[in-house]
Amino acid sequence: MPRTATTLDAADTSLRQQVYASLREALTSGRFAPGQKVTFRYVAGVLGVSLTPVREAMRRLVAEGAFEMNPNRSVRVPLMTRDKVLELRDIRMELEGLAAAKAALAATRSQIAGIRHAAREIIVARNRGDGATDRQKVREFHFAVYAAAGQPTLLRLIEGLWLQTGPYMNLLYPDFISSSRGPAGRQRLIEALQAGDAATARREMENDIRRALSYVAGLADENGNIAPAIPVTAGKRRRPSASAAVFELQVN
Amino acid sequence: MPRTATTLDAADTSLRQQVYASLREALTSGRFAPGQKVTFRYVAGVLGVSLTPVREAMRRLVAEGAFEMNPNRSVRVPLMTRDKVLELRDIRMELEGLAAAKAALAATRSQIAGIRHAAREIIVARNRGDGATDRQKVREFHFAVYAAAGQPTLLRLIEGLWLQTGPYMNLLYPDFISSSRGPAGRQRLIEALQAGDAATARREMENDIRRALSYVAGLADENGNIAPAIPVTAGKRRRPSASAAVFELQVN
DNA sequence: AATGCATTTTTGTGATCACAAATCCCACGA
DNA sequence: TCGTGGGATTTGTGATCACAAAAATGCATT
Repeated sequence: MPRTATTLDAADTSLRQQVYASLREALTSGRFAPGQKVTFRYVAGVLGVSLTPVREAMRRLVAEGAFEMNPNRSVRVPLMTRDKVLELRDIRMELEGLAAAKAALAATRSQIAGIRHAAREIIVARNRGDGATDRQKVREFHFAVYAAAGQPTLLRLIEGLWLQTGPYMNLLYPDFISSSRGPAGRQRLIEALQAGDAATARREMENDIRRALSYVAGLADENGNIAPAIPVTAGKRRRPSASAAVFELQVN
Repeated sequence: MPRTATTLDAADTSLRQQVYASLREALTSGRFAPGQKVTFRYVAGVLGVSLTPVREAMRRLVAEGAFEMNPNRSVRVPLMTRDKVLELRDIRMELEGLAAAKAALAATRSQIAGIRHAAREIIVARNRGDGATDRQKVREFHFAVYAAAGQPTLLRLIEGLWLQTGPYMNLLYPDFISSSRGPAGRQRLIEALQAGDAATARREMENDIRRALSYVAGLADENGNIAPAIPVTAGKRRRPSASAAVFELQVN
């Protein structure tokens, strides 16, 4: 089942939570153009709710770094730069490396089975050339490892970091992926988890993140800016449908 | 000057920001009892504002882990446990160690001078037996190092972690402090920063955090719970004064 | 005195309104 | 052609209201 949220938000049915989830989904799947201004009233209109839950959801995303706020109090999708990618790379290597190490010490047999299953699904999607499923499964694989670490605060921090890098992971496809030694690394990671070898698990995780984000950093132009991966759903007009509303990709 | 906020919130004069700052200050100085229920209307009453800015400030603090929310939608101050302290210890060692390493590569001469100054002020406060100033200066010392790393996202993450451990750092006084080798460690850290020795800077920072938080974890009772350091300001009734309002310490 | 139940009060949620600051837009002049 | 100024519009902010869920309270019964 394709759950995107991983924290224990459990049964929060509040509108605010739904708005938060919608915006999060729209951000990670790249339905907002970086630099795009996103107004409260626009989001409220698209989702068919009032300003109140939108404000709270968007403020939270600002606090998490998924949106940023100009001094002149307007909310924008952050632009990605080489420096920011490199900063996120180093932070993620630390935290996700730590999570992998903890997972090696704490993972149960069934958790390891789940991780192994996700790894196989990556291969399947990749052999089919299905990039979207591939990315989804990569996410599931990683978070299966992090969940096995059993550290809730750590998990929440990592989710926040994925929210910031998410829109740019499309850039890994297809060039980086095809030349990648990802499957072998994941295999070594799984074996380390099973053997309880924390140091190896950490090293494999760090290597995976280093290679991917270093590649993305290399895509920066001469000003250090990184263009986002443009999704396919531009143009089409949609009317505000309550829950599963979709955002336009408008470049201003 | 005793600034507590460290991020570039610059000139955000919004009520929401003021409420956020007030609550943050109240939390870090331990004016709320862990487990205490904190209602929106109570905070709004104490600070003399409407619910709107209070809601947004408190939701942000919930997202940051400084408050937690029951499934029955009521906001409480989180209880600290041994497991949580140990998790925070390991995360902080990674991130603050990384920041120290980056600072060793990036700090300017004037930044190092500022760090050295803060270290001296710790000694002064400690010799006077002034615990409150001591803690404040320790905070300034650490964040002077982290600021020198020049990594804004990393800085923001570290601030969030300090917000969670903050109320419990009082527990280090006076026993841990007197038996501590802190000053010598800080001296070695400063020398590593000056020499551009990232590995040593990281190691010293990691050791500092490991020792402090391991000590706090050792204070847990048989159930794994850790009692907060109770501040001195209990009891007295106060009326809502607009900006510098103080919160009661009410234990329910 | 303890317990079960109904009523009252408290409390979070979402919508709406008023207002000021920021932004936009277009005519006007150099 | 390119600013430039000022009025109209947009947009974030904070207050207030209505409502439903949750918690507290009171009361009767055993």
